Amino acid sequence: MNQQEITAQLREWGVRVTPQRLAIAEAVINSTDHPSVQQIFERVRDHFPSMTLATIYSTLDVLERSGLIQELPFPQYSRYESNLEPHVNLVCVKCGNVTDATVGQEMVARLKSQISSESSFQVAWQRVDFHGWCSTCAAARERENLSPV
Amino acid sequence: MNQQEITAQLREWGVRVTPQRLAIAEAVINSTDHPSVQQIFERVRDHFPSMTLATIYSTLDVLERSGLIQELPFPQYSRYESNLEPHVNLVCVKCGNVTDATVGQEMVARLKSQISSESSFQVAWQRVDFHGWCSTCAAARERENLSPV
DNA sequence: TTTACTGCAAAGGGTTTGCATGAGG
DNA sequence: CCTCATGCAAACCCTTTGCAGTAAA
Repeated sequence: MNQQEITAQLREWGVRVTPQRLAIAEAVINSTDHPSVQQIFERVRDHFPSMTLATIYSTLDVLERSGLIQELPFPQYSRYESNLEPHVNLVCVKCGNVTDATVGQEMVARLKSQISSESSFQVAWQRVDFHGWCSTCAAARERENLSPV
Repeated sequence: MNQQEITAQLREWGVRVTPQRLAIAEAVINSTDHPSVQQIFERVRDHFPSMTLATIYSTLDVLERSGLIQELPFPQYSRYESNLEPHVNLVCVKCGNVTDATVGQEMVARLKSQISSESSFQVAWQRVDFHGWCSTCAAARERENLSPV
């Protein structure tokens, strides 16, 4: 998603398009690592040294209500998601990294259809997280088990 | 799950079994509404008037590490889940109620199998939330749309 | 008896709010 | 030009921590 599309989406919701908002939106939308508020802050600070966290929070709120991103609450702080299509997030319990799974999209979409058709709940959006060990941390754990200290 | 099973599970993890812990565990496990810390506090306070939130937080931490419950972070505060089997949570964006869906368990289980077999991620547990309007709030919204103020 | 838990109070830290200045439309 | 957004600081509130007394095993 480029600046023009983001601008159009924001205008549609009647909110002003500022350079700060565009920078924050791009930082989230053009990322795949589900960044936290702090991470977004650090990535935008280069271009806007005077920006504060209050602007980040305010803008993320606008972006969510404009349908561009979704907040993903985690125990310590929230992360932000730009992939609103049905998919699976893989959350590593060791390193904390969050990635989109490359498989499972179709089944999540079918699950969404099932909930919509077989229950009286009107689905708007979904969050599917699988928690466990990413390949890197799983390999490290394997080594520790083979050669304990 | 009754007190004896909870006691056995806690002993297995080498933690002491106190009346407070049993009461908190039962308040979460024998509930279906995914209670918050405050709600658990209110439900246990009748039997333990001197209990403080610190004990609730400490005990929920123990229960989670003992594999009895799971924390579900939400934007304002966490809720707690006792159904660790693959299933779908329905989160109402209007009233905030969280319920377990009566359908979709099998598909979540199949999704879990797919992730385990077709990716290098080692799944430990999952959280599947569908956000939208529960039947009550959907009906209310329908009425508002038909007869706007 | 030993060790860990409870209860109380204070601190911590991510998030929100109020307000004056400044910029978008 | 009017309204809304930004930036700064302070407040908020959920959660965590430290410690003395107390109960589990």
